[in-house]
Amino acid sequence: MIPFDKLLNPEQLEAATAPDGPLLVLAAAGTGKTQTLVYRVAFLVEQGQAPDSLLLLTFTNRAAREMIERAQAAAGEAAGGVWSGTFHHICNRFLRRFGDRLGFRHDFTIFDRDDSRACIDECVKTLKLNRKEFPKRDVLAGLFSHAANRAVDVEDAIEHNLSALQVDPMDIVRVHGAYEARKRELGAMDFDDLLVNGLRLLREHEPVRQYYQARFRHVLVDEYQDTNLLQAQTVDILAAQHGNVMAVGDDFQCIYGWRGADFRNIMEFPKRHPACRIVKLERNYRSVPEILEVANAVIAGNPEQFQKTLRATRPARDKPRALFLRDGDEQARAVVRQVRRHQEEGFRLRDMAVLYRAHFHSIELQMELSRAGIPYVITSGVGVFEQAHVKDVLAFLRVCCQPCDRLAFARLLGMLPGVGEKSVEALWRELGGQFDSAAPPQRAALAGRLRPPARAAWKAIGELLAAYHDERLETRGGEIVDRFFEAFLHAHLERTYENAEKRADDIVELALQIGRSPSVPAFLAEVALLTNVDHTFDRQKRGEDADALQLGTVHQAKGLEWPVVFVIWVAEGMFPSSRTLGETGDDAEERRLFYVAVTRAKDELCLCVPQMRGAREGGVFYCKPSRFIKELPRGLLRETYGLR
DNA sequence: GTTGGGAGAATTTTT
DNA sequence: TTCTCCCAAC
Repeated sequence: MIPFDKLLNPEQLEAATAPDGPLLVLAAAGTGKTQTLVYRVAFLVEQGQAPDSLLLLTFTNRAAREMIERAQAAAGEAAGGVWSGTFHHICNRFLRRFGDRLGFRHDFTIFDRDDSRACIDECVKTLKLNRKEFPKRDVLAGLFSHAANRAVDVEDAIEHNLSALQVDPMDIVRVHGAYEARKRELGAMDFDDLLVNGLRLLREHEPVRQYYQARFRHVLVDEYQDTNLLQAQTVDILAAQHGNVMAVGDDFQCIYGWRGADFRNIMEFPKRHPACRIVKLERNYRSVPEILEVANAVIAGNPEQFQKTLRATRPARDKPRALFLRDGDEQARAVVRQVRRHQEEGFRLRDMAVLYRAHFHSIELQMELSRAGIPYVITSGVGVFEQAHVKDVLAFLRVCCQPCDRLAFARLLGMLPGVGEKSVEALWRELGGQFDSAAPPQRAALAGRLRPPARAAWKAIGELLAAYHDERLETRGGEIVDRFFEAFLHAHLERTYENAEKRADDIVELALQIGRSPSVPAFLAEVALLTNVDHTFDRQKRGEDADALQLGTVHQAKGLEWPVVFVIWVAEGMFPSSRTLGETGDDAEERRLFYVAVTRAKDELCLCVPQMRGAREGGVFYCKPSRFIKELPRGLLRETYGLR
């Protein structure tokens, strides 16, 4: 028997051991939300629930893995059988199994951002709309995604977003139609399609719905405040039969509104589930009282939320600092100095993090850290699996096992000398709209159609494709990647990039990663859904990273904590970001984001406020301290000016 | 048709 | 500073 009452405080205990029925846990930052979910899982398993009748939906793969591991530690290995992952992951699993009901192959490809963008470009071109003033692919992609995640028509999304634009909305609707058709044709889904189709599958196919409804006796959702309409509906359908749905979240921390997250989902949960029991967790175990005072004051600026106050449990320490600095360079030097000071006090580099609103805010700091010789890891905007050279390898693997994957085919062939877009198109057509690398005649046909220079370069790749099938390398992904690298990619990288060695290291890493997956197709199905946050976390966990300072956006820091946290560019226009304010004029979400940043800190918090920002062409312009600092009552921060 | 150079623009947050 | 697009040469 697990001694729940010894491990949990009364509120946590109430949530973890609650009887069946809907349950809403309002868990403020640092109040043991994860702990509560972990022990809820442990409790259910101990009560005799079959682990695979539990579904745990989380926001990152990292969170899912962490909770399952901890549940295993508490309730035994069996807890590993719980279904867990992100909404995208779980929908992916549903669709791999039952997607044929919607007309998809079981080996459909998942478009990542680049794939979507390329595909949209293609559609715009085909429709001959590629005029200068026509919206760019990113704008279009954003629009389509906006519509999908809110379950509205593209027309409505256009009206909502681009009413000022001088474009015929019907043209955009036509691009959208073409994009949808193209994905169909290629047997592909983009990120949003996973959610849309996952929900459609449950809605429109009763046997599938009944199967999953019967199967999942309990549905648990982490970070519920960041669910969008599709996700909330998916949860409600899955839990409809047994009625056991547990939503855990904090409306103060809803920071994905721009992606369709709607904190009304959490606000109205009690209305949708009238019998629901509500538990509030307010005792904060993470931060010192001085930091919590700042956090409470920050969020007080947002009305209309569930009232929660963070209550401190830790003893007093120093007040958080506000450093007022001249510009980004001085800020970078100040952070370096502070980092060194904390090191002298005994903090390790990995105990410290620098958070910012947007990736480009970190440029000066990165340069200064390099100069100072302080190692750092940055969770960058471009995912590890989105970099060009990594995608080259993935394209090769996709050609190995996905005969209909035209995009991968195009990418792989495009690496050959003298082969570009047009040649690829012609080849694909001549091969009959597919390329089955398992079939020797197809391989021969392809080689035969290449021009001599390309054919020479293809030889090595063709042999590897044969080897993949003949030697059954699908379960030895690491080996096939190494061989592809040796036989072709290494030379290609040398030819194409300045920093070929660095990129080569990434390929070694990739080979290792694939080696941990049961098979190449399994890896490919998951890889588009892995994020760089997951990746950084994995590396740290395996101890592959040396002690290093952590850099990342506030969004990426969600759910994490560090003894020492720096927030940089706490200035109007940067944080809050002028872009967001320009669109809606509403700063509530930015304030919640700032709240998330502040509540990541356990012992020390340092807010950096530069007063000047370099503009283009060498000019400067002044920026005021962020409203989030100005709103605070006086006396909560230790203010210092300049480098000290 | 392909490729590379050069000029120009731009720079939110993510599955 | 880094990506992106367009044009001219092979």
